[in-house]
Amino acid sequence: MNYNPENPVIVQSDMSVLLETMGPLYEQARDFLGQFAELRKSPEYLHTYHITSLSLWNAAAAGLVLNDIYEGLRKYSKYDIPANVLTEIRELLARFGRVKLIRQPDSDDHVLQSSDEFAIREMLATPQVKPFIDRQISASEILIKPGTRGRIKQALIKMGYPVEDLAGFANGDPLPFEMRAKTLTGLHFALREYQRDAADVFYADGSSVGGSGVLVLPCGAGKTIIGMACMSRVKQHTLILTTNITALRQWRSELVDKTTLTSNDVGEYSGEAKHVKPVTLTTYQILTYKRHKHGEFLHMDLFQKFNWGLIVYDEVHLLPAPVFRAVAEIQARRRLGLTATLIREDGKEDDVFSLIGPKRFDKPWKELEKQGWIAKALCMEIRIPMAEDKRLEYATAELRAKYRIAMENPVKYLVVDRLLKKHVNDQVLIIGCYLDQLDRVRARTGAPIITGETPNTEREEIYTNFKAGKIKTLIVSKVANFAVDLPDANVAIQISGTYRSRQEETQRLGRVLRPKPEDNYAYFYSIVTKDTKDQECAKKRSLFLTEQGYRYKIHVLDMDKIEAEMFEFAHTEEPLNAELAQEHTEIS
DNA sequence: TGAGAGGGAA
DNA sequence: CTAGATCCCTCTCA
Repeated sequence: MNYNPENPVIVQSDMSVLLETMGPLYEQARDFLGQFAELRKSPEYLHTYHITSLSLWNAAAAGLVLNDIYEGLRKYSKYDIPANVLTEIRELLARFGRVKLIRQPDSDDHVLQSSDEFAIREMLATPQVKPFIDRQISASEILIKPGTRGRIKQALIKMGYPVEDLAGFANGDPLPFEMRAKTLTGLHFALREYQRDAADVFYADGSSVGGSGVLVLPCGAGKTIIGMACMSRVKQHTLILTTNITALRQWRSELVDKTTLTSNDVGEYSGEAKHVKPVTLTTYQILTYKRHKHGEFLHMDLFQKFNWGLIVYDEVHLLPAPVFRAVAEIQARRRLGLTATLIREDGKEDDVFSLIGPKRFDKPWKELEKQGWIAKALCMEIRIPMAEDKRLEYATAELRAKYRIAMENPVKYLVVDRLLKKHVNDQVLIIGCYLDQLDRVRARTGAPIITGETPNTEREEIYTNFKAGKIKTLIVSKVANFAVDLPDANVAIQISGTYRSRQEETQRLGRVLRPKPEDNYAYFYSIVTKDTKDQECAKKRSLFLTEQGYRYKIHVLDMDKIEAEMFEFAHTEEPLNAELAQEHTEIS
């Protein structure tokens, strides 16, 4: 029995992995585990990861091999690794590529191929797969029925065979164009190294290996740019799906600015305009639009009616479930998914894997931070108490009401006041999810507020003033989760949030990540009511960012001392910044 | 023709 | 889990 007390990792036989956060090897081990395991819990001292089949398959698709995992686990483990875990990892990992889908030369026949006789027999015998099978054509080959390429992959991943799809792609109508070296607005333009790498991996020189899959990049890494780079390799008619119209318009102006495509080549297909051009931008929502609840999708034929050579899924983790059905029908089209996270709140990650493709490329947030492409974010969770009367209200409230009482704790306003004093020279966003609460903040601070109701003209005016520094503080509701044109700030203060949305926290942090001209620091504060549902939610929301290496400094304020502490908090020279900066040097 | 309000959906 | 934001369509009014 080996025992290395210095090592931070404990591998358990149920495929969970514990990681101690306080030792010197924490960061290395975290980055290692992040490649093939999923962070589930992150209390201060001991994080819990799970090694799942999907996390292993995505890792395999992105190039991680068994030996890397074995060696890493041995290197960081405190104890011997349970034998069953090693076996399980080996077998799961080997399942990626065990079954391949290929196209017979000179025909349109699609064939599942495996040298594993057991896999072939299992596929033939499984009821969920049978309907898509034409017949077995040899000991190692199964002919599938025409048009079932997508659906059979969906069925097979559910039985543990993540098919490696090598059947290649149909070409769409050609569209010759290039990225510009000088943008339309006259700026020098070149892809960053990682952006080029990502596009290279996706395109893979036009082989059947490339042309489908997901690129995972942090907020602010230039996913649109990478998308354009991929398009400029494929050079065919392209359909781009976005989550909202602002994103759509942003894609459009970026395309016209940074490629040789003109506004004539790029069309908008939305509620407002139905223009189909060689490059067409559309929204997920119009595709899922039905006139009646049980009616037909009215615009889903956009996929099939035109000869697209590439379909780009922006924010692919938000792709609506009904769209998967259409995507399953068009597996011969090249497809690119772009996202900051593979996590879906609905758990349909395996459909993304089967129908868009596995992860081909990712870039850890901390790596971009080191290279200076995104700001160094100093995160702090400020835990505050509730006043006596609120505590009583909370204690006796129904579960549902508890969330709101805790999140709307009025003590938060005091903390906001003090943080604003501290950051009086900074551009600050105050972000929350309850309109009442945000309106209170507005009344106290006089800062302008943007909610879903704010008309576009008013938004633009506020954005302009905020960018120019005429407005220093801006209050935003959940629009912060969607509005891609929201200006950057260097401080974000989160005062409430959705139950456990890891995406939301990620978006919100993204708001302050654009590189800063001077010291390149950004500040992210999360104010939570301690020992309540609020604190629980905050923890869950922060999971993804913790996985990416952001460590929240915890600052606890006690009720009996709160006024004194608050005073000190506000008046000491640089207590918060110094403390955060120190923490930061410790972890980077 | 376009803006704006309102309803429904997910 | 709501609450909130968004988008789509249709209808009305100039």
